[in-house]
Amino acid sequence: MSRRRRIDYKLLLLRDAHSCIRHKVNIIAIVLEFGPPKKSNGTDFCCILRLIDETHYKSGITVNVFTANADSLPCISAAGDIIHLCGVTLNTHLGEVNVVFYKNSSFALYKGKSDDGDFVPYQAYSKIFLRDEDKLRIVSLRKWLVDFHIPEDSSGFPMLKEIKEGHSNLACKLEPTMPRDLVCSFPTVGSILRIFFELPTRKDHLHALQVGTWVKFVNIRLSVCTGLWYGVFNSYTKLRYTTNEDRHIIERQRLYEERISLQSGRMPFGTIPQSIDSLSESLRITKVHADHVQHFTLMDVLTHSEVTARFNCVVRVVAAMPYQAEKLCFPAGGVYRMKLTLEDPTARIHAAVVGADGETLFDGYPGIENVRRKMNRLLGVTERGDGIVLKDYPRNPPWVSVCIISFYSDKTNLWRYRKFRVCDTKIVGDP
DNA sequence: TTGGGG
Repeated sequence: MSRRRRIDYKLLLLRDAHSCIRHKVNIIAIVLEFGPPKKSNGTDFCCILRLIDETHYKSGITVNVFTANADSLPCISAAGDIIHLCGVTLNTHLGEVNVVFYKNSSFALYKGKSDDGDFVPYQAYSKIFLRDEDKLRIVSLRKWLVDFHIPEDSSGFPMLKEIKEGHSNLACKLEPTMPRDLVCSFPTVGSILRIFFELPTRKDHLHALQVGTWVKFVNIRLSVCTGLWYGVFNSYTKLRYTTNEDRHIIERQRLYEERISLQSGRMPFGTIPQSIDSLSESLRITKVHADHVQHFTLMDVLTHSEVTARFNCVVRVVAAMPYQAEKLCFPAGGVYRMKLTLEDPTARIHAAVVGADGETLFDGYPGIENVRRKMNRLLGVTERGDGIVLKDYPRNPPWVSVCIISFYSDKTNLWRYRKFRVCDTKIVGDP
């Protein structure tokens, strides 16, 4: 029996899959994409992979892996790794061939980038014997992966500044979340998209996401929440193999380097090339006391090495609290007191406008009607000629220059109590 | 069984 099995053993090239429908086969191939583990609608857990080899690399072939518990599912450490599948079944679905891994199948995972002689799997399910021909196959796939650039469909990977709501693919660099030391390792120029994980994610399933390296997400959900863009990594999202030599990545890296080398590189893209400095006076909404100094992005502000500092930024004022002129003009205590929500493509912050800074912003106390018009300009509220606000007209906050000062409100923890205020900024030139 | 370029 064992002798017979050895004779029967054959590795299937992916191009021949269509001729073996309903057969059990053995495959060694490269993991082009992999999704997160999830509960199936039956009794098992499931994980979906897409495989390629040198005979079938344009779209590849889907594998549905089912195991009784989540820990047994393949936990791919990087797209581009190699999977050895034994006793998997070929099926068709809507005219496409796919592979099903049932519980009596077995798999082993090998690093895609490794020495020729490295045949130690980093994960295996069920006993799997590695024959000489399997080793040769692994070596040749590793070589192919290095020498060959997988032709990438150029469509469907928008830049962050082009994204629309819904499902999309993204090619972007990955950055970590929150604590200050990590926030400081973010890039501070360009469009920054926060990505959240909708599923309970196991840490070891995210090994493939490495800080500072390029990553391709397939089918990530993009949505706007309270005016900010988010990516949502969900059960349909996959990570796709990519390299620094991929032409999408080369192009994006080039654009990024070009951008940071520009004088205006830290200005939001929407304001370039007609930068705030060159806007004609009539279009300018604010004037900052010390113009013509270096511009900072809001991420620069957040990641600045000192708690207290002063920054000139180009932002949109997306909200104000309060925003009604009558509340601003008769505030408790007789001084201005307002909180603004400022946004640029890199981040969003809240900044206060209090007392004398408010007097600078509104040019003293010019009366309810003037304050109302100034606020409408700042917030991008559309008015009719007679000053009546067009209610159903979408608000579109313009890009404005502001001066932001950072400070702390409590000495016990400077960074935790770091706050921002807008100062030396004046709303100018009524329309 | 389940899921499958959603």
